[in-house]
Amino acid sequence: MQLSYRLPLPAGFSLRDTLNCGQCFRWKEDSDGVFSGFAGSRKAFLQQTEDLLLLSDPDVGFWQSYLDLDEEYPTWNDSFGADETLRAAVQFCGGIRILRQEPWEALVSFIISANNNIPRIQGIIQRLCGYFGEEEGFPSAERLAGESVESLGVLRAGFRARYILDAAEKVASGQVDLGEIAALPLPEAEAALRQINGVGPKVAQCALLYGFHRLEAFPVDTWMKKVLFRYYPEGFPDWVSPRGVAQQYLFHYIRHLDSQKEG
DNA sequence: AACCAGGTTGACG
DNA sequence: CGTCAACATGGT
Repeated sequence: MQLSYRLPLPAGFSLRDTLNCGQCFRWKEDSDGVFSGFAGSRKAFLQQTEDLLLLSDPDVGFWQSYLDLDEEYPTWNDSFGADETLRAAVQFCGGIRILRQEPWEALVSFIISANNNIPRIQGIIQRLCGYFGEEEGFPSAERLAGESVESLGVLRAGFRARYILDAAEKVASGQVDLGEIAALPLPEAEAALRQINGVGPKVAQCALLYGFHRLEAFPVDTWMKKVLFRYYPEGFPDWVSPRGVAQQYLFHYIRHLDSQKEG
């Protein structure tokens, strides 16, 4: 593995927080701070040194987009500062960027996330790619649509196996058209995704935020419920935008606070 | 041994 | 409309 290529990074960006904040499940960090993993079916090694990204893949343009380096996070982060809790979250992890993951991969990943924990989600996805993907890439809907609940048993995904299969069948058949969903207003996009068994409001919002880069999508999971109950009893402020980015900061922040045992 | 994990479903009031 | 157990699996 050689990190022969480089990409200049905007101030404040954090590769570690971006890849470890729970929005993706296929990156692993070794003891030297080198991340190895996949974006879709593209494998790479990444490492951040100050304001530079070192990478093993010559297609730096792809990674510039994947890591969302061209968006206006510094401006957004400043605006978030008007809220006390968000200001603390930005201070803690304002270097996170919302990855431009593939819609299908994000959809399946968050179907798997339901009532599950992150280490096990990672394991199931690893097996999914290892058993059914080409070169360990993420398997297509068409590929998975040819499987059965029984043959998906190797994933040890539990009750989610039939959800994965249902998603594969509906996407492969075109009943759920991911390309079409990308252009729909948020509520209609959510409704379209929820035709799939195992896709409720939270999973749909995750797919839209992480897979379709819809930065106004706002997934509310157990952690975000905690945040909303504790810091926003009057409701989450309407002026916050993009809400999905704020959500990601708050999610990572509250998990950190919880791991500190106090707060 | 219970309880929990980036929820969703179907049943029941 | 709201509540609630069940759902597979693996880790405390």
